[in-house]
Amino acid sequence: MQDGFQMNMNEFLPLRDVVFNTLRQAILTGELKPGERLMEIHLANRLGVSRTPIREAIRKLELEGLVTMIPRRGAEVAQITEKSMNDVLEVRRAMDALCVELACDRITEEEIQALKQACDAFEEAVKSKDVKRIAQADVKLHDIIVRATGNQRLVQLVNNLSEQMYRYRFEYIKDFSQHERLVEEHRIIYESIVKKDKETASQAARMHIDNQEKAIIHQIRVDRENREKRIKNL
Amino acid sequence: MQDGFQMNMNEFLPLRDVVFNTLRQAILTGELKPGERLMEIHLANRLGVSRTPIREAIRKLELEGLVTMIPRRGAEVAQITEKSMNDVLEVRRAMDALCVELACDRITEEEIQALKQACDAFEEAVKSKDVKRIAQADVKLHDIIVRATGNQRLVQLVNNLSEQMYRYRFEYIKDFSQHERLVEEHRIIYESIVKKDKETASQAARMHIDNQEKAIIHQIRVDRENREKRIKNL
DNA sequence: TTGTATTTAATTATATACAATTTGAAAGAG
DNA sequence: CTCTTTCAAATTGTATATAATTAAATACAA
Repeated sequence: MQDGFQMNMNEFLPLRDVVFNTLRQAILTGELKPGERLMEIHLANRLGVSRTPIREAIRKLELEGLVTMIPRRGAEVAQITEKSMNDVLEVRRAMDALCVELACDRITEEEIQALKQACDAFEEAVKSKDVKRIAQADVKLHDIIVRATGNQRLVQLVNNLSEQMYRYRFEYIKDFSQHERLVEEHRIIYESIVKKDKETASQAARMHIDNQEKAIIHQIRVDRENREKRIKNL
Repeated sequence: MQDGFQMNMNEFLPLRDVVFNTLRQAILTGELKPGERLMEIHLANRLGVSRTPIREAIRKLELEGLVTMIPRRGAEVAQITEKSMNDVLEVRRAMDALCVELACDRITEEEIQALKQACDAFEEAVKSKDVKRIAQADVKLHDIIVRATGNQRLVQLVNNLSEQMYRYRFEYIKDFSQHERLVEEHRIIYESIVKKDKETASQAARMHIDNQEKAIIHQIRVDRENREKRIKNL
């Protein structure tokens, strides 16, 4: 944690937004762990700004669901429980189904091309067995579909839900046995969008989430057991 | 606007939350109109607090989608365009369908009783022709269904989406010709949830939004035309 | 030893002060 | 008369100072 997250000062943004992005990233990558306290002075010193932009960033993280506020005690990184992740996934399943259905109606020729490229790129990434690259290719592919809906609000909501999953996604993608399945699912989704076959597309999208759900919930249980063991050994 | 919104200081809450609730309410009731600037000093003077809690409240309203930030210019009440409302309704339709489906699976006996009461209360409210009372009864009824899903995240998201519609909902409920239809739709939803008939329930929920959509979009067009006329006359 | 006050330190909540930027109006040039 | 430039006022962005609250440590009594 010594030389952990730092601010990307290059950006031409208000400090609160830079801080917001920095903290968000640190939470998603697990650099700031669930339950860890976010103390204003420490963060301010560490990032080299005053407390004001820190506080404003925390207010936004709060509504984003990444931190929990305890009155007069400050913010801490939100815990992920099996229940809360189930809630997220349940909503995400419905939204992803909606996304591909809308995409069937509205996707443009250019977006179809981009989607094809993204599918190919994902397949390449899987072959390379580079986990980080796979994750990035996956995000890109989904992003194209979500944006093809032309629905700004939906884009924002799906991004927020994905965020909650990213904290566990790495574990999921590390499971190489699932990679072929992922490639296959992506191909089905791509093809049914091209054919405007909403029914198949939305079924595939739901299945895609179902599979991730199993892996993520499994990982949450493993994490909890490890935590409990650690406490017992003290 | 002279003696408009005021703070409810009785609450035992941080000032930022009191300010947040106050501003939110003022936006939803239309007291603060779309496009109106939210200037920190003015609000601070008006509500009798310093700029800090005002700023923090605005950060939350921003993520909630009720205000738009313009860099170095501050916040203004978010405009509602036909497009943005369509986006909201598209998502809301899918979420409401999800809500009733989950409710079919998970609703408890007590919640079914409460739902029945809420349906009856709504019918009574319609008979009274008291618009405010009708709106409240409607909110209560939907709230029971949404909470019956047992999904916290879904509750939060649906509430946020409803919020966007409240700004236009009054116009909708003022249209007395639609009241019988509303009562009928509520009854269908109630009965299909009791029967655990997901298909019918989700169809009815979608239909319910479709009908509101027509009225709300119509109202948005009327508002825009009025605005354009007013500008022309200057 | 344990439980309870009391004090102290740490931290958040709020207010204020200062800096940077933008906007609009007035002044001046073409 | 119109366009540009400059300047002042208003407003946001950031930093710091003060107040209020909480958590922890210590002292003291049962």
